[in-house]
Amino acid sequence: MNLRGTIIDVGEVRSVSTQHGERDLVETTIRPERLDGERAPDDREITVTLWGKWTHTAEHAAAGMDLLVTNPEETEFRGERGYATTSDSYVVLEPDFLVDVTDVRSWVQCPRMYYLNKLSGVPLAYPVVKGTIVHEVFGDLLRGRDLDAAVADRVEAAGLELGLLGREAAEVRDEVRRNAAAIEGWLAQGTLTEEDEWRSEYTLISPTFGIKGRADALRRDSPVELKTGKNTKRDPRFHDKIQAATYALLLGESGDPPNTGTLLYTKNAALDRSEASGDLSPAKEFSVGRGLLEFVVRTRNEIAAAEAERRVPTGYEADAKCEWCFEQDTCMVVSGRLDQESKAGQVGTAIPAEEREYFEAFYRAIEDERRAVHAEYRKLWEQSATERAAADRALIDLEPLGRRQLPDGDWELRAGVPDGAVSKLREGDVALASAGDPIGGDAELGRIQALGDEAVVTVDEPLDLRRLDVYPSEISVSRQLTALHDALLKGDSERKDVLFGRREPTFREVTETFVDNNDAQNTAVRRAVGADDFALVHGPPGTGKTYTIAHVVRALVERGERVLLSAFTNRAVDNALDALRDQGFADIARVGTATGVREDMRDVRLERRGEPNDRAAALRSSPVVAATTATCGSRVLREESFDVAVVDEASQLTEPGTLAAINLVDRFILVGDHQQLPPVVQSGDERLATSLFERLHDAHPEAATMLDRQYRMSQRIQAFASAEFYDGALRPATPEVAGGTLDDLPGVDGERLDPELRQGVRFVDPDGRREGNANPAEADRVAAVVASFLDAGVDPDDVVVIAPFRAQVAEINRRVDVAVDTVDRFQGSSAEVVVVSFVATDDLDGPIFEDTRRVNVALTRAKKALVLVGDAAALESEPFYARMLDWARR
DNA sequence: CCTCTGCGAAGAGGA
Repeated sequence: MNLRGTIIDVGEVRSVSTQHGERDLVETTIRPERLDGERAPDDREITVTLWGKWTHTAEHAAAGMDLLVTNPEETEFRGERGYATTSDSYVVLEPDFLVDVTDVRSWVQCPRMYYLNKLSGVPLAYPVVKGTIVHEVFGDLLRGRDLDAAVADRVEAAGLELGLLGREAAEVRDEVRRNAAAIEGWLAQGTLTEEDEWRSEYTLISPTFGIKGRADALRRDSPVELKTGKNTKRDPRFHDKIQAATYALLLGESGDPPNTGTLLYTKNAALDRSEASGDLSPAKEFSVGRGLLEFVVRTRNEIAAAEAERRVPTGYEADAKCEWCFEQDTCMVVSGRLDQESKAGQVGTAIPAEEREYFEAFYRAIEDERRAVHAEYRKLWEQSATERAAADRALIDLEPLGRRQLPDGDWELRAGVPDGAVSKLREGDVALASAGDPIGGDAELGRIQALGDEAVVTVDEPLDLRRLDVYPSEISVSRQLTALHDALLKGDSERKDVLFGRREPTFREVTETFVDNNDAQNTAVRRAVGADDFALVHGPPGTGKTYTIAHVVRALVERGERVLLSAFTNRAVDNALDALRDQGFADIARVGTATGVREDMRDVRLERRGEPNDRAAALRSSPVVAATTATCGSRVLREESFDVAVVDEASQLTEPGTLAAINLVDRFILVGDHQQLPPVVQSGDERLATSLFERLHDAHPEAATMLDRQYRMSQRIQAFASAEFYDGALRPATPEVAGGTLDDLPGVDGERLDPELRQGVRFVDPDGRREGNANPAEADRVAAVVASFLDAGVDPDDVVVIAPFRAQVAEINRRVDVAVDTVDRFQGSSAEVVVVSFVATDDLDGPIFEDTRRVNVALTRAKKALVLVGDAAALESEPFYARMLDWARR
């Protein structure tokens, strides 16, 4: 049994005499979540006594933090019931904060190193890349692959990085082989090779201890950690031991933890006798006792407490010696730039106060987003009991259909998907595959290769595939943080002057004509080409943003500039490339994962696998490199530089997200529309939810060009959006666009269409009832409206239904055979006929209706016909929606 | 009360 609650008060450490002698204790008061298996009343407070070394955790605890005690004992003191730790107890602070195993390791080395790693990331460096390759080969050997084949394959797969680092494949293969030979030799020792005793790359997530990580391998259920460096001491390094011990702790979450751990220092075997004295055996086994595990938990608690209080470590917390530390320079620079106290000292001058304020506000906001990701992890275990609730972020009740081992040693699992199962999971996603329990049971991380009636997943180790869960990732959060670091601490001051409003952006005059039939587009290209600092292109729906982007990129390349083409989503990056190719330009390197890049762009995708020099040249010689902003923050692209960045969907990007791209360039062009949907921010932070595009647009309207001619909507359809969102400035580009009707579509007979639906814009009130986030009666009416369009000869591919909630999307999907999606997912697309279902009845309470930009997106998807289906009374209750009804009923 | 795209899956090392 575990006791868990929110801390109300933490007492002082005191020493008392017990039958075991003098012992320390701290009394804490908590508000328990549950007592005797029941939910505890909100005003119930109890005392929890933390004994012995757990007073260390108490010293880091503060009111407001969550506290968890495993196996407590019940106590009674003056009639008051309380709890205390026992010799079987662990005390966990802020268990919802998921600490990485490697974070425990670096914190033990020096808490400041933990902070620096998070802030500035691990750079592209040869020892790191080589280390990764050796680990992959280790996994291959455990899965029975031939050494030489594995080495050749893994080195080839890392071609791009090795090339960027100026390494030759043969040299790397030799070095990796020497390291791997040590592993092979060790594996070959007698009984150790029995297959069942080994597992490679094991993902562990602990709800109890608030720790997650991935063990290199398990041998007889005991963790084995591989290190590519050398260590000729008899004992493993302390922080390496801590890393392995943390895996041991996680393995003991259910049942007994293993009592040994092993560290494999592969470079030892590669060393010459003359190079080193001491213990050259690569494998070092050590015992994992209760005391070590408690130390791990106490350390983890220090991290969680520091994160909860947002304390910045100084380095004084550790007794590590700064003069031996590899991060000493970074440490001093960060301290100097941010005016932080640190044991290593400061160098350089501090950034201005306003920049520090900016840094701190965004640092905090990004860390809040990290907590939102942690909340996603929590759903893995909190919802596994209530399987219905898990339905949308997991596929359950899969029917295992078989497995086979692939040539590279991975396993391919197949399972039948139950009829009608819906989830967020999509092909190409990384997901947690399990036999039913994603936590604690048989579970493996894998990639979804195919998802239809059958799910196909590739994983490291085989299992019966019965369930697939969304696997949350902190990568995008981490990359925003490093982008923030790079922009403020490393970015040049001229750039920061314009970002912080200390200087106006300047432009060179360009008189060349780039687009001869659209003045705004032509001006936008001229301003983009002539920008010394940045330019903004404001592109309302249907105004030819992508086309304009292609012109901008071409014009820049013709001037000899190297261009980084980026956007928030893969889809927008590929659309821009499509337009660029349409204009006859194809010298492109598209950087991104194979599953992220659209099929027809794969031919220009930069393959990382290959001969190192060749791969590096492929990236560096490309005049145009295209990638999502998230990928711009990756280790490889962070090392590259360009003249200009052109960033699409910039209004959907957080500021740090935009920084990831513009950090790599001298000048930048942001393209977007702040009247459409803003960045998705789970924590709801205002500053994070405002894009850099919008902030710069407000601060420097003169740097923006609005594309004012739209090629999509009929006059009737665009009128409301133009008046409400674009000051009436948005107009149809041609008379044909303005007067577009369904009769223009081939095969459509206007006569057969319900006269009411010929209006271009219609409002229909089905008098439905909202039930949760769906409205079945409204869904019926939507289906009827869709049917009349189809009866009139409209191609089903030309009809789209949009609803605010996924629940209503599912409801409508059951009734029609046309595309149905949420507003948010349909941004960026359009269709001849659009039917919008508003769902709400009675009133419009709820965040989804508050942001009218969502309505702008919904209404501006339609080209020739738009039907609004909703409850008149509810819609009339808000002035904005009332104006919308007036327009629709006209 | 909601919307939801990214991400080499994490972690890889220097002495």
